[in-house]
Amino acid sequence: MSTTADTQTATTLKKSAYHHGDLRAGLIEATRQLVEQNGPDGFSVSDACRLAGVSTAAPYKHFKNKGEMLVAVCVEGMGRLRANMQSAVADIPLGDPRRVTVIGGEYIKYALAEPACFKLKFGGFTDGMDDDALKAAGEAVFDTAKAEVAACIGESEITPIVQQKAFMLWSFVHGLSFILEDKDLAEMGPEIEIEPLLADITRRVLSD
Amino acid sequence: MSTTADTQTATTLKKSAYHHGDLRAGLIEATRQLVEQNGPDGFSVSDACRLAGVSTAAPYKHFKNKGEMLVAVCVEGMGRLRANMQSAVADIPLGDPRRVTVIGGEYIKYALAEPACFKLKFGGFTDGMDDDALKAAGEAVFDTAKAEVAACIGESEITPIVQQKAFMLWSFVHGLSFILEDKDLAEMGPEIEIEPLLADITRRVLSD
DNA sequence: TACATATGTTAGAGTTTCTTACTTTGACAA
DNA sequence: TTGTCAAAGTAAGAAACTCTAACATATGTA
Repeated sequence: MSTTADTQTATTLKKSAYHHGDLRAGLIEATRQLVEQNGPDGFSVSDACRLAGVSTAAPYKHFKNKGEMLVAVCVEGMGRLRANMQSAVADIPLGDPRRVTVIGGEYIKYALAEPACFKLKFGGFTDGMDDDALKAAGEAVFDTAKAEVAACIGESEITPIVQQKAFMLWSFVHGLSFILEDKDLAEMGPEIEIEPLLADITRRVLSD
Repeated sequence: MSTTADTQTATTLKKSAYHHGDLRAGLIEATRQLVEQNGPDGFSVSDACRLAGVSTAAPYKHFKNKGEMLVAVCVEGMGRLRANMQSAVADIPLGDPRRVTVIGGEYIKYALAEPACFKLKFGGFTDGMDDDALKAAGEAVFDTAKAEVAACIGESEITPIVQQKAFMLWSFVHGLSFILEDKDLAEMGPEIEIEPLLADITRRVLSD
């Protein structure tokens, strides 16, 4: 390595300790961790700043307020959920009802893996926030489900019947996710196994 | 009215302006209103005190902390929900699947009538709170549902099949409640009517 | 009447969100 | 090289919030 290169590298890596590099992303990750740790309501901007190593005023250069930080976490989460769904069905032929079951399973799996993010999006925290990116991310997930239902019942477009069946299945896995997430609630359905339950409800809803 | 009665009444009604009378109940109601107004996360003890007309320290004679105030609101809400269910099925013969449909309808109706209370109980706010009264109130609601399912499929006790079917129906109405409550989510199921949807899913789940 | 108890209040410590005014850094043009 | 500018940080502080401690007042009972 030449001396010049060394100098350049050192300069680049130093990051000057003043400018963070990508504080926005850093804060989103810090927020996600804290929310996942302390629950959706036990999050403070101050904590996120401590974790990211910046002053408590720094976030306000990147987000309008605390709520926008939480919304950003949700948007990222919905993106991950959709990606999970798509890779999970990749090996199953189109029109196979197992695709629907697997998609539902991914929904639940996500809810259990990132419970705080899930509650953040669907638990009423982001209700009045009206963020377009978040809305779009959510719709993309549901569109995926509708397409699978259509393929299963042999429809080439999203007819009212497809809408209705997809909506039923969504309601079911959505509710199931919330219930399984809450220890006290999950205890009320003791000897129940998720996979067979999912396959069962899928069959019932997709049938005529 | 006699003078004596007048004096007594006046004394009783005066409430001495120092002692509230029933501050615990007053604070629960104030909390409910505020939570319903500003969303589950937009509630402050201070606001409740202003609304009830007492100092910000007064609640701590009745509740351990903010969380306990919210839990108390949930417990009252679950009680109302159960009462609604019971009076709604009173005129339908036992074993009629319409009883199950109606119970589900009441669940959803409650969720839409007191959305913030509903989210408070089920949205993760009371997760780590572990309150026995709250847990019991929730179980009482589910027990009601299980009994109806058992009657419909001709079982005299809560068998695993009954458990499974009741759990399915609960998951469904639970998820549907959350979805309908959220304007952005409800838009995703546009031309869907709740009553027929409920009857449809009930039939599918109760069938063999 | 007098005391114990329940239920209030005031004052204040310690956090929290968010604003304002200032500083540092990096990039680019002259 | 140097001057300018926008972007991204800091420090300090206002306003609000939760909760505690110490004190005050009312109520019920012996």
